[in-house]
Amino acid sequence: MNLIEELRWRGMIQDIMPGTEEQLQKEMTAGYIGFDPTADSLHIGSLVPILLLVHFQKAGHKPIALVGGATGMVGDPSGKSEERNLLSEDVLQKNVAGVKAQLEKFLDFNPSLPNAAEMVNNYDWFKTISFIDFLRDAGKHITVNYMMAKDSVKKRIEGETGISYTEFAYQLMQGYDFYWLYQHKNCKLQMGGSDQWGNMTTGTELIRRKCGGEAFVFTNPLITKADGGKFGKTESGNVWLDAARTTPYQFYQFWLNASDTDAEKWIKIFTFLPKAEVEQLISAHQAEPGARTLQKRLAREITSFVHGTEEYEKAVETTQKLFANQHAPAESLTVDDLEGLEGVIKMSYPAEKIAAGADIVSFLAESGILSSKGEARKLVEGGGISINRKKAEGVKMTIGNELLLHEQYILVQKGKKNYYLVKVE
RNA sequence: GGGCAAGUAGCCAAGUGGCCAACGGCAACAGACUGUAAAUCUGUCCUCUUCGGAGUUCGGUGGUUCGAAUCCAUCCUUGCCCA
Repeated sequence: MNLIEELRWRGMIQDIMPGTEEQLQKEMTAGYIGFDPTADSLHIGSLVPILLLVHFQKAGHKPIALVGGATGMVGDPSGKSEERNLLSEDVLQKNVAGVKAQLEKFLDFNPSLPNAAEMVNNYDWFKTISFIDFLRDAGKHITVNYMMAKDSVKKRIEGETGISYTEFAYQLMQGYDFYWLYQHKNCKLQMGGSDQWGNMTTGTELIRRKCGGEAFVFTNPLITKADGGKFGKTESGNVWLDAARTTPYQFYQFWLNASDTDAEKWIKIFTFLPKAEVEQLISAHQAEPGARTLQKRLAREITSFVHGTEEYEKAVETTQKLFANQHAPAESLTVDDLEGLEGVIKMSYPAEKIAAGADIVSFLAESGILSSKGEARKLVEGGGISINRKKAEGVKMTIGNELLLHEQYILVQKGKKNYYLVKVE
């Protein structure tokens, strides 16, 4: 199976330029994907492009990861209905460094490989180009008419907010990146999300007009959820690849909670499992959906890929303690269990107050689990709070010494899935 | 510079002198059901609260009025048209 066929059955190809497949069959090809340094960590939205590069390298081609140090300073209008705020230069530099460090974990940069991965920062070539040079070098070859026809631009021109000259020029910068890589790295392919199609083709156009070269692009579909919600968001916000922002346990939980329909699509995209195995998993899952075979396998593969098997195992362990035996009394957990629970948010609370008997509303608000007494009251009334795995009876409940586990802990749940361990000291 | 239109809670969006903390939808959070799903139903959803209320909101500022998101003035921002 060639690369394109492989990516096709996985559902990772949206649009593809004619001739791309032939080019990839013909020779080892260098291909790139750009990453936006909008934060100092990548989130799971960037996982698809990362996986594309990994597939690409596995197939014997040379992946180039481009970090947009320069383009990040301008802002991509694609998919945005409004003008973006500019990031300051030092924030951007920090982000570039963070993103770079993460990408290094996933690709093989070993220089002895003929298809070793490479990382570039477009700031390196943009910093020396003068505005005039850029206008003469890049701008002259692309008409405004061409640029205006792009969806990302058209939407903004037709919309209510307009588009600044800065963002309008973005596609030209991205196009220039491709041209630069084509010239200096013999890079003939660009990959990216389907929202990037317009920006990407500006690149091939620039390459064609400036040096008569032929370059190719293909895009992957944007990941969606069956319920129409935004992919990669949870209660606590974005799901990040950085363990300091999203713990491996939370990361694991995110995938484990995928809906059935999503899991079927995602297992193809986010794992490297071969077709036969995926098909077998899907039919096993359909036979007994309650077992959630797919979600478990998906979560296992992707968590190991991003955080390593050790962290994956810890996440599973925590999961089992918290969920496998939901009705097990909290008292059955040992001190080590409690302390070792990975995804649990740890809080502390003064012992005197517990000894004196604190009312549940103040306890929840003052320990920082909830932000105000009003909120605490509402949740308790709505049955959303459990103490030591037992639903809080009501706002009148008092938290006293008799509730302490091992004399110093209280396990609080908000809803089913949010655990807090309060250490009383 | 001139003319026209618009700016309401995280987003979309109704309201055009008192009944407005502001209809409705989305998103979000919690509950029931379940498989730690999905779909569905229920509650919450500006902030705080001793749950009785209290406080701060409708681009900014100033004004008219007993009373303004709603009227007036002015400024800012955005779009469209003209120069």
